[in-house]
Amino acid sequence: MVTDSLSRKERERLRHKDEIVAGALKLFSEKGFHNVSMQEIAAATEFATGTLYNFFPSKEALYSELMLNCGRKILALLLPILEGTESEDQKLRRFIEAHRTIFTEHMDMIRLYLGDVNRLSMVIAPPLEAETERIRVTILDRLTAVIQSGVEHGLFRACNAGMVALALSAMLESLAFSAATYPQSISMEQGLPEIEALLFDGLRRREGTVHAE
Amino acid sequence: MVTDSLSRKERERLRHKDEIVAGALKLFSEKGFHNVSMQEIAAATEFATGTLYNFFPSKEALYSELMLNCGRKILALLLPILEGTESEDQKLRRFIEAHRTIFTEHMDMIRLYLGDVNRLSMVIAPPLEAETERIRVTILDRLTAVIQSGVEHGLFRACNAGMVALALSAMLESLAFSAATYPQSISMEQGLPEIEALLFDGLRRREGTVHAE
Amino acid sequence: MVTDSLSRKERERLRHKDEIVAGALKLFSEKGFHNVSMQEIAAATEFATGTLYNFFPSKEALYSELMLNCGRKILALLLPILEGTESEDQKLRRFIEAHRTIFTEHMDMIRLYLGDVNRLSMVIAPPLEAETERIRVTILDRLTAVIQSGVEHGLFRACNAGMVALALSAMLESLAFSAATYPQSISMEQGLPEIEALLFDGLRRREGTVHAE
Amino acid sequence: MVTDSLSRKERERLRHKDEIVAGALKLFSEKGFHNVSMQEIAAATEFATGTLYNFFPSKEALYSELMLNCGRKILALLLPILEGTESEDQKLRRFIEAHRTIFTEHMDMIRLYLGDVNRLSMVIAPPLEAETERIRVTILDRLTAVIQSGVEHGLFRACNAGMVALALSAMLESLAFSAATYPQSISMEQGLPEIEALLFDGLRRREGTVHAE
DNA sequence: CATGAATGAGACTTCATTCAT
DNA sequence: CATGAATGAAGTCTCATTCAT
Repeated sequence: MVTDSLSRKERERLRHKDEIVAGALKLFSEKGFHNVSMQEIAAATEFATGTLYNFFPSKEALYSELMLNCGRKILALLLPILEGTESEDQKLRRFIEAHRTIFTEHMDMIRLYLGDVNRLSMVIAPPLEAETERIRVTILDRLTAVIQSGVEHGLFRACNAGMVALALSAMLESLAFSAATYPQSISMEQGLPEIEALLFDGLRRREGTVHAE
Repeated sequence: MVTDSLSRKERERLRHKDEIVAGALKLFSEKGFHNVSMQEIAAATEFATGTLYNFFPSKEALYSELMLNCGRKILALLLPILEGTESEDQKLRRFIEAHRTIFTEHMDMIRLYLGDVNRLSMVIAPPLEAETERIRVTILDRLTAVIQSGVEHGLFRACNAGMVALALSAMLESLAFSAATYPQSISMEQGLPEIEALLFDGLRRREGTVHAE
Repeated sequence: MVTDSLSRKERERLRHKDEIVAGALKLFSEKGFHNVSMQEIAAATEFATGTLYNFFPSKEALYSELMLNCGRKILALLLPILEGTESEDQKLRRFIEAHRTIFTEHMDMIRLYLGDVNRLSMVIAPPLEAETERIRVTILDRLTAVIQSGVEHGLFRACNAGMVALALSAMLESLAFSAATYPQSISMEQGLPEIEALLFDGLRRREGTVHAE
Repeated sequence: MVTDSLSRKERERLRHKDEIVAGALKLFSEKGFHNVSMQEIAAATEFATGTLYNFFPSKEALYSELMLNCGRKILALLLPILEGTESEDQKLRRFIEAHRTIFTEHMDMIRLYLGDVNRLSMVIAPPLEAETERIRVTILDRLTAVIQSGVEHGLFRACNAGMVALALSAMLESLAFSAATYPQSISMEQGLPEIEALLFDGLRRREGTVHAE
């Protein structure tokens, strides 16, 4: 009984926090950090301004937690793929493929995560930002390791694995962001196969291949 | 004489405007649009606040003109490469190579152009933004045309040229941005050859290769 | 039984109120009225915010009651001394001496009472404040009466008794406040004898002494 | 000409700053730091809110500068008196007398300086506060030195000079504050002679005087 | 009575913009 | 055109107070 009663309040509080997070995510992803005011978020979530501060100590903390959430979800989706026991090319294929799901189910997250990454770090205090950055680095490192491993196993040609990982990430992120921003002219459906093709043909071992300069 | 006198004033005016533009570019590229105040720009350029408004009707207009300048310079650098009479693969090679120069000589421009592109369009009224966007689209379209043409001439395998163009842009921009942000761990020198390899091997005609679409 | 039960509840209620008063006294005396929030008091006393309002209708009421408590305790200590049947100089000696006890046992009270006296009256509505002020006036009046009486009995020289009372109060309060604030450089031990000396030598009847008045 | 022109702007700016200082002094001395808002000061001085911040970086800085001004003026008035070559008793007499002038001419200053001293130090950042405190200490030290010197020259009885100085300050400040707060019942005219009498009779050398503890 | 989440008025502060000189 | 003080709307955040449980 007591447990139930306590739990109800707890649950309600969590629900409210989720509502705030959801509303803030939507607004931030649409308009960017500086173009959304706390009052706007309060209005959108139908809470009072002060209520937001019962959940988050500052606007930046709210934003940071949002970013961190997004990063963690993405990490939870992508990392297992890169860490399994499959062959390296299979991992990369599934890694690319996973972006379709991410995109379909978390468009706001993508717009937030990809849109402001690299931009607000300068502004927002590093406490949580650091962890968001670490997530990006983690994925990139894992990706690099997979590619490097593929090279060593003779699946891929010799290459600078870090640069290829960066390139792959860039293609995927850019595609996702473009598809989220211009949904009518750009779609994941069209883009993912091309990225896959570029990657795998670009990494294929070839005898006598010459890359000028 | 009179002409000279007027001309001197004109020149002086232009020089002042250039100084403002240069100072603003530096600040905006370092800190982002919302974290730079007109007072800050005025102080950095050693003009009075009001003077800025003799050259630009608003902060957004100043920012937009900056973006437009950057875009135009980049356009002036890249478009000729894509429009010459060389072979398509040669064009792409020189297109990629051109990014080394752009990066070396215009790091501020890159940080400004790549950092806020896609992000502030939502905020700033479209008047000049539209043109900046048009520049991006122009390059992407030209790039697409070159690739498509390469496909038709049998230089490249069949592909969705638009997606490949987007992927190439993404890789180049991401590399430039990363190199500008983390100059100690990422360099254009390492990245450009890999991008080139991915692109050309990825576009190489191969028998038996199966890509969906 | 019923009486017992009610009584227990009553006692509990009083105990709770005392806990709140004690916590608030500590905080207010340390940080001042405006720098302590009701949330802070609630946290310090381990009650909920709303509970405070079951005992006090407002923050100001809580503060006022605190002040009143302090005033009443001080009054209960000082007034009997001034109202006995001893000689006037003996009364004053014991009055001065009493401050040692007050200081030793009620440092928080002193900091609260002396620190904000004269300062917050302007802010807080007069209802209870008036009574606090009346306490000060009561003591000052009694003190004045004792001194005046001493003059009339030939113990002290002719003087403006009210002014002397004010001066004595000022010396004692200032000493207490200084000793509370800078305990390492100022102590009651050093100060009280000097105050006593100033007072009694200053009030001694002397022939040939000329004081305007 | 140029000098004149520049000077006019400078003078105007100084005049504006003085107006703000004057308005703020009045309000702060009447209502205390926390009960005056910047908007209130702006309204009282007929400036816009933001204008205040062109002169003072924060409310606390404004308040601190006010306190510092008051302290410096008081210091400039009192220190010379204590540092001359006159006899010690003459110095003390003139020191006491000087408070009449201070009171008459700077009532707001007194209310501000004496009212919040010891109270806001806890709140306001020490930068300028430290200097205000130093002013108080300087006066007290000088006063102590004069009394001590008087003792050594045989003008005063042996005593704890620091405690006597504190007592004298307390009497004077309390009188000034009371006279400022209750001008109808307490006046400097009545009080100063009594303070003087207490001090000088209290410091008079007496053979065989015994101060009971 | 106890709880503590919610409230929202109000405080401090910033900064794009104007305008008299 | 240059100046820069003045403006005031708008933003972030605090906190006394309420009320449903």
